[in-house]
Amino acid sequence: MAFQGGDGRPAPSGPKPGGPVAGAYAGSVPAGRPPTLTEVASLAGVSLTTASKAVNGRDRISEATRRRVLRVARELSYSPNLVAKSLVSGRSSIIGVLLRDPMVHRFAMPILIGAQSVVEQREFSAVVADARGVVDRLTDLAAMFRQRNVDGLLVVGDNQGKSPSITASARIPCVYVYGPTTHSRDVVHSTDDFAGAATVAHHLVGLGRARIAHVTGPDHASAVEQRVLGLTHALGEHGMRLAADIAYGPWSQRWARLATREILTAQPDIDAIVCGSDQLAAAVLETVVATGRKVPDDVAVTGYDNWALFAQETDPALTTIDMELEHLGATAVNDLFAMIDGQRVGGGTRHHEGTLVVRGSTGPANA
Amino acid sequence: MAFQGGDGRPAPSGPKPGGPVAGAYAGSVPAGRPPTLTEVASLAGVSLTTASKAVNGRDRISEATRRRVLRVARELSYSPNLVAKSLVSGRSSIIGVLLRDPMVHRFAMPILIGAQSVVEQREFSAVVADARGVVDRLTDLAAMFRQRNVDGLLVVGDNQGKSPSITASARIPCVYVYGPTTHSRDVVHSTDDFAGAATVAHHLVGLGRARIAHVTGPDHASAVEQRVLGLTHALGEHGMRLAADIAYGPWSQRWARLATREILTAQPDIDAIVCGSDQLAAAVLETVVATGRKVPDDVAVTGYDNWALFAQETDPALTTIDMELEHLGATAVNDLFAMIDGQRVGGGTRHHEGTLVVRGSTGPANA
DNA sequence: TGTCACTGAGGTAACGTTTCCGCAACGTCC
DNA sequence: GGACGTTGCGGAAACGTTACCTCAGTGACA
Repeated sequence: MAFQGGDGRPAPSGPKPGGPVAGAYAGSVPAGRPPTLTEVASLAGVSLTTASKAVNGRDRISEATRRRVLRVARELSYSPNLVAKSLVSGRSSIIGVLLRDPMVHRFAMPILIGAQSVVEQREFSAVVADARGVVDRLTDLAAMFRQRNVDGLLVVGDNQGKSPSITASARIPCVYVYGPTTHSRDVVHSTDDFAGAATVAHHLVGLGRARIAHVTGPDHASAVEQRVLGLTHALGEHGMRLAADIAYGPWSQRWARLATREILTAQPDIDAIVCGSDQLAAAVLETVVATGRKVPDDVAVTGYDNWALFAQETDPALTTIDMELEHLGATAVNDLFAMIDGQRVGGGTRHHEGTLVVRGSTGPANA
Repeated sequence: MAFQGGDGRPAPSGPKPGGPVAGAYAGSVPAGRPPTLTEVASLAGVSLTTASKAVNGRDRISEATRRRVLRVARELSYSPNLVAKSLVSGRSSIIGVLLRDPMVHRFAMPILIGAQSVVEQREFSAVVADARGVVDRLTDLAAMFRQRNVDGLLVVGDNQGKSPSITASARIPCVYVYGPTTHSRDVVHSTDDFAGAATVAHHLVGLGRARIAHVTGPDHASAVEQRVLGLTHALGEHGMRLAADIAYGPWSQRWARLATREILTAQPDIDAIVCGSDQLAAAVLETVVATGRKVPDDVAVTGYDNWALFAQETDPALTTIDMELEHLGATAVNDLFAMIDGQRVGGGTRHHEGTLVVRGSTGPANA
């Protein structure tokens, strides 16, 4: 009958309620177009309304009826048309993910993965777009997301500069992750770089290191700044200070090698080098070894990020801070969902402490 | 009037066509809910149908009317509700992107970025999800995408193993990128690893290198295999062969250092080492230099991937193959759009040759 | 002048879902 | 035994859009 045909529709005058009409649809295997709730209802011998209640777990429906409908739905392998659902509910079950800058691959991906796992749990989907570092595009993309009726926006920063706040222009919940924004009342989830660097400092001091140098990234990056503050503050607590001027530079191993040689030449008795990233640390460690020193006996080296590509490939492997970016992404999205659910979420920045991962590049100081 | 209220709706008995009724809606600044096409139509004094034609560039409408409607639309800053649009058209203007494995961050991201740029150009959006390496999840996610009514699927592989083909189960256009699938008639876009490795070989032979070794990844990875074949084939064309057994191993610098030392010990006169990736090459180069040899004078070193993080950080920088992954992603999505547009796209694998990037790690052989 | 093709425009159904409301049946309480 | 609340269910509207069809007006051509 027509029902089976490619785009045929069941006749508008459906069978009257009163009993299953399975016979009429017998053998309606999943053909072409996916089944609709209307078909499920008609096959189960109930009204569309009742079928809707059944699959959505609403009340005002008897348990027997619900089971019957669900059984039919399963037989037809019915799955709701989320598009239609979203049209009527005003909710799309989609969140938008805005990457400020794709250049930060390495950090965006774990955040995305963490976010994704929560999104999936909630049976949402994520549409992602990146602004390619162009600030104006952020607003354009926000408009695009509005057209798509997304329920919330996750803006992924780069932990270096401030992301422009789009909370006001987007009329939907916005959560920012991995980096500050231009608006202090935004909901922001960030890594606690201050605490992380402090942890490293305490670790080294606890191992008896006394002459510590610091090699890190560009001094205008907020992550760099926070780590420097955390490091010096923690040393201060022990009545210590850095043994050499801080070496600021690009995130470049090539540069880090030069910087390390300079430091070791000027201050040959350095016994620990704290690095602003694992990438730098890998180059630093390599250079320290190349100058004939032993790691960690003569000089301890620490990284930051726990980026396996570097942290686990040096010899010895790097002691470093794991920022737990997946967890960061997941937590941020949880907040976003709380807002979507209508809960009140306090604005401001929430700092996530990472964990210290101790590996071979640090150890007791050479007595 | 009611129109201004939060969720108030214009009275069903709209003004009769015949003239603009701007006065009635004066001052209807973008309040709360975004404007609908119905409002635009009523404000422009035309029917909903006509307004739809105007904004969609359909014919059967006079130029004057179209302009009038468009002006009103702009004033109201109307933008179409894509959700409703997709419901009736059956097209969602969304494509699904399926990442087989998030562990390949580094390669997935550029592909995503390239794909994204095309997607955006077409005013589509991309919903991304990753299977976390679990094959079964690919099918689950495909089902999820179907619920979302996506118009096509881009499956991003890892260039190592075969991705399971979901073309048959998904009833929508599917394009696979970066790695083969289990079904030979799938539309696949892949890098031409054979040609890339051959290019490297010709380059080295042209520079006078005669005793070439190869350090690469795990031998079961398809990329590794293809590169080995390309390399040996090209050498064969010059009547040459590899000067040492191929060193297969994990994608690990730590391992590459050991492998390099072994090779140089067994065959001290090696004058070039071709590496299966920049990551390996960085470690190889470091080790070659550590054994007192000069790069490139004594030993030339080549990488693969043009991964700036490694290729530009060694000293000298690496000669390598750029796989142009962004372009690969863009091309694949273009194919996908062609299929979505109903064009017939031939199945099978299309190989994309990369380009040789010559840097300091290769040069004329030491005379 | 009658016919025909074409243009511009509007009316209406359709998409698949949820929600609001009404209705009948049934049970409970006074 | 009547008033009333609850339960189970269906009808109909609503969401915003596009596709299809109809209709009036216009100009060309026989």
